[in-house]
Amino acid sequence: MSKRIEIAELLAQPPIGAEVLVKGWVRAFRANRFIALNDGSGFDNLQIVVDFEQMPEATLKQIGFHACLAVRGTLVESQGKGQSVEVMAREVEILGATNLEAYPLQPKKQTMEFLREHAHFRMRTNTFSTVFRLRHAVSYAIHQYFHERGYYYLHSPIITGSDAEGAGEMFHVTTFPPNAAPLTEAGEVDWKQDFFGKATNLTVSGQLQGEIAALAPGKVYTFGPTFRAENSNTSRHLAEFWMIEPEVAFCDIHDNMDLAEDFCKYLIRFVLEHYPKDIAFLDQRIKDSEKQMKAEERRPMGLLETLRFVVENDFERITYTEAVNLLRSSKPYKKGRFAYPVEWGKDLQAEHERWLVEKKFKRPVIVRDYPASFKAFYMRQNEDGKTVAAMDVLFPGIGEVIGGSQREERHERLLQRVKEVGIPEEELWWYLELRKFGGAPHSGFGLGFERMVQFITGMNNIRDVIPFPRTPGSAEF
RNA sequence: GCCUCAAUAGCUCAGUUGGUUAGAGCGGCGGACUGUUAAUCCGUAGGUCCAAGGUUCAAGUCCUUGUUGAGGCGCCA
Repeated sequence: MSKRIEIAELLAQPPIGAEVLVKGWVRAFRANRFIALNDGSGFDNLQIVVDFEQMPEATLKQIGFHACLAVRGTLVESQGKGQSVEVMAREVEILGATNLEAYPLQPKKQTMEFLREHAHFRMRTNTFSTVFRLRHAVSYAIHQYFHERGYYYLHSPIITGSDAEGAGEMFHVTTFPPNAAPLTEAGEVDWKQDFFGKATNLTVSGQLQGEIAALAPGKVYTFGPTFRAENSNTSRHLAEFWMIEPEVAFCDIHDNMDLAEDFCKYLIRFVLEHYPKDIAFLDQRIKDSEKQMKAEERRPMGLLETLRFVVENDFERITYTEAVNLLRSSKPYKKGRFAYPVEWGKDLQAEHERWLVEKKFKRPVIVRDYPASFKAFYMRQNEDGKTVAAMDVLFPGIGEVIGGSQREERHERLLQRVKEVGIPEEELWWYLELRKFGGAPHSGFGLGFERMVQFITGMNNIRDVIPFPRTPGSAEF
């Protein structure tokens, strides 16, 4: 009886009557007698019952909120409601006491903003331990989904030499001292003398390298960190986030949409099947927080209901042109309620996407065939000469979760677009060569990992679904 | 980058048209009670009212600038 048993294992098959050793942190200490202990192994706490009359006074005093304990005792059926078993403690050892006068966390509801400023403690709360358990679950499900379907996990580089990816502002990577970079005769920074012999950045996307692999292993996906130096201040953007980017040969835009929809549903179904307690907890948490809100401010559906709905119903699929026509005949358009114009050739704004998803179709929507003018150079030109085979998956509440396209596999067409956009050809020499030597039609997309976790957990702010958020002006922890 | 709002006890907040000594709940601490589930009851300590400057007889309250945070927009995933 000297080996510790994890609480999740103990609760799964309770060894009634046995002597057990458990270790964990105090989530609550009630009536000087009942400890709710959690060791991180699962959602449920284990109730420890101490006989305070037998317990040394000094030990009893130290059983405070979030103190770390080792408990030896007998597992018995619980006399009280709310839990089936409990441990009658024979011996409690304080592994790590907490000075409650100085400890910032309290056993009560605290704001997300406050907890964000104490990110080294926030995983100890029910909400964050649940969110991070689900974050793990979704990661695992992503690898499982692709592995089961014969995809290979491609490790695309974090440091890239190309700044032609076009996905946004980049963070520079250099070993030059900030104020002492060597200069060329023309007075510009001489990147040839830098570590890599050229200017380098943190990646904004693994897509271009993904395309290399799509033309050999054939079906690949990346899943790694991505960096954007955009000054984006919203609840849906991070400067450092994780992205999943499948890239598939012999796959057109329709196959790509099928993959995106099936993939999203798989991830949600996985969580619903394997983590029902966590989802139920978050569902209840949202309902509680909305109790004092006006009816129109509440979510139209609860979290659990929303997730089930997405899994059970087809995503709506429309073209950009159809979307524009629908928007122009919508009530808010006719009443002049949109702040931005709806015109063929202009990008859809968040308010337009929201109307399509939340008002018109009330489900995820995939919009495809956007005008080439505001889409990336690598997207495949459609036969109409105006649009490209791009697609965005829009989710209620958070908007764009996926952006993808069929890639332009025709060398001449791609080269023409590269020139139009003004990217130096030499930067993309290898990318262009893929089209000259054994090219193939192929497609792919990028899924924002944190946005998917945000959707699945119902968390309002993306900073609360990543352990250590990096946003403009903020890189603590 | 733009717009709006906010900042008062450890936390969440109240603080009237500018007016005497700054308020509550929770948490902490002390005590009581003991099968609790946000335990309960009694007592108690705890404040540079974000910062700097200004207006005024008088500023938590009004003005300016800054800082930090939140929400919205843009960029995107």
